[in-house]
Amino acid sequence: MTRKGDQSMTSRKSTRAGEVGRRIGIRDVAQATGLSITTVSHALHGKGQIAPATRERVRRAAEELGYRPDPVARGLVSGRTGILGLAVGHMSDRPWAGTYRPYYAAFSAGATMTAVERDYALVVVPSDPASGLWARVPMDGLIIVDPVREDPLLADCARRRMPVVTDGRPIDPGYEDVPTVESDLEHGMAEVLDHLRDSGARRVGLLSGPEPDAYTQDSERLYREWCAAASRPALVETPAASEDPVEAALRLLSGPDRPDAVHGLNETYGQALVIAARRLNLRIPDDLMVSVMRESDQSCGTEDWDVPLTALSLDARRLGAESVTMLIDVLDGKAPRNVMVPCTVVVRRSTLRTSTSRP
Amino acid sequence: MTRKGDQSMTSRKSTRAGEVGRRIGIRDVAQATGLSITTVSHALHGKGQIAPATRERVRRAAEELGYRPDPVARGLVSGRTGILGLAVGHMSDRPWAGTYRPYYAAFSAGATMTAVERDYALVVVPSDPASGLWARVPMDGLIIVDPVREDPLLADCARRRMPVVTDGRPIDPGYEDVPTVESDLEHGMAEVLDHLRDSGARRVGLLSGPEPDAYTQDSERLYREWCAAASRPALVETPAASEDPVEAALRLLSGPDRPDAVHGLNETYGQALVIAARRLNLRIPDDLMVSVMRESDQSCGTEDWDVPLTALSLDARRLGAESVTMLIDVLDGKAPRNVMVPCTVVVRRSTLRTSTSRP
DNA sequence: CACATTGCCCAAAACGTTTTTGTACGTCAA
DNA sequence: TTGACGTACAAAAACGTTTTGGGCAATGTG
Repeated sequence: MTRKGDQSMTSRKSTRAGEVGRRIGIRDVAQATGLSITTVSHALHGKGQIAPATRERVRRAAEELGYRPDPVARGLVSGRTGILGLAVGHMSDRPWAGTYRPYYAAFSAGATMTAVERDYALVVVPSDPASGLWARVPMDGLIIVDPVREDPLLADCARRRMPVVTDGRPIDPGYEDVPTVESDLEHGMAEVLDHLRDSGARRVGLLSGPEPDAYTQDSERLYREWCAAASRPALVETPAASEDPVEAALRLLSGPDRPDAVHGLNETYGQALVIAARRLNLRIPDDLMVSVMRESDQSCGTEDWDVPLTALSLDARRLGAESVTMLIDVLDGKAPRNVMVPCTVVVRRSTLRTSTSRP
Repeated sequence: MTRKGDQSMTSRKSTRAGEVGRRIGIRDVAQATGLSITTVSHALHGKGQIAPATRERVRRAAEELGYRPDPVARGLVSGRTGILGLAVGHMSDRPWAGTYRPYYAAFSAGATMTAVERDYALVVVPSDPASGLWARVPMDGLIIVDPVREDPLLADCARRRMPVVTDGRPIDPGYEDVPTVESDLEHGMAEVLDHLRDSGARRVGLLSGPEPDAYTQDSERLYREWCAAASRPALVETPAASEDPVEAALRLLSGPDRPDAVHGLNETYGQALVIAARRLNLRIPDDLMVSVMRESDQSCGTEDWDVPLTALSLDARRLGAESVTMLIDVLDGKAPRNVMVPCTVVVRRSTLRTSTSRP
């Protein structure tokens, strides 16, 4: 009774030791070595004062039995799971178009790599609040990609004091303290607009988007500021939420003072501009220069178009990596500063006029 | 003492209720409603017999306090975490080339989508056993992509009775019972080889790979069987592990009885074949037809080559989806049958001779 | 010999739930 | 009046760890 490892739990459990298929736990190691589970735990993790011989004996027994501490139980006591969440939108669309958006693919790839390097695991959950998945999966913190207006996840995280960082600035007030990773649109937009101007564009337009996210807001604001600084008119057109963007492109290009260069806020809009230009018999780039924002340098299919488009290319991979680094910093108690990730302009044929021809 | 909710834990804890920043738990809801945690749990989950009024009172209090049951604690008692693991290789390579392999990207995208639809979360971990990450993150089951010879993960999973499915057949004996998702190479290889023959190829060669995985083994075996059935010679060349595949391609194409069509087991080998052909002044497709296995229909960059290559295209997205479905079936106690996912031949210029010219 | 120190180990608490097993009370039938 | 039964809740066990606070010898110290 006093000698062998008869900790209460151990002896109590021994009655059901005969069960088959049970996962082997720390109790089994304790029982095998005749020690207490306390000693086993300490021996395996290098804590406490354990005789070296005992430590080795425990090690061997654990190895032989194939024991691994249950991450769930360990997580319960430590309060840490080692899991980072990544909430992305557009995952409930059945055609899956969203998932394969190159931006998400590249972002999550970069995030996963960085998480693994820092010994965290990354789990992707839909930001759709209807799927309560994000609340059901244990995680230490959450990365929210492109928070929307009155984002339910953001609000929920704040309530539960769940550490959170966002990719793209939250647009609602009250979240100014949420650490954020952003693309450096300020320089990127200036660079691409300057490029259009330097390539000979007189009237630069913008095909904006209906989404109320920070990216759209900032892009449009920076465009208007650039126009104002250059004393040029701001020519902005925005497709309605469900409208074919080609219609908006046609509106933009049909006026008497039509732009001779347009920047589209995403690749779809770029395609819409190309289609609209063809319908209006505008040659690219001679009659109309087109540039687009590209979600990732990994974008597929772009080369398939008839005209390779000059692009302001976001570094989604690095944005993902920086988000993870930032979230881990938050978990470690550091209060990180916001991070700007540069985006680069890749010049292609759609803004390279063969001669300095003018329409 | 008898009336209000003075369950032992509740009263014991009340001393530390003053702490700030604590996550609010079921105890707080119990305290707020004056009920026991048992009743709260039952009320929130629709179990037991609770008066409708009480149930509603609990619901309201929980909502007001923003209570969500801790997934970790819940997982400890239920034994389920709702997390599926996906082990992929090549994640420790610092240049990250592996991660961006289209196969993994498409596979994990498909797997994530299906997991989410089935209310599971999916976490990607490196299959590198040095990183013990996969053992530290709680998961209900694991998908192992392309198990290698004497795969440590596979062995570990078997020891710990962790439910596991593989993408690609395990090559070691003893794992015949592991449920597996595979590409239907049997039909795919036949289709692409038949296509080469029907396009006029007399001598079809194979640029194989040094990897000892099931895909390479099966492809080579099927190729040899096809050759035998067609009474043609088998022309196989394999680059050494660290050799430039162009060298192997040159060997294959330099002999006196060189093949006039070659199938490469991955896109890199296809590129090597194109380079080798150019060096040897062989025109594609007139002097040499080239086809390749493509990891995914989402492959980037292929269009950039000078010659669009005919491809045997794997449906990585669907492979990922089927793997998840299969793993969930295992978790639900079903013993699923192995699944074959068809792969499709996409004919491009590299096997389309302009005329029926012969070298 | 009395007392502190050290080395080695163990029992129990704690983590936050769910599940099992009670218990008090009221109602109804015999 | 009594036993059976139903209702509405509570106590405690259980999940598998880690952490806390010792306990018990053996050894050293005065």
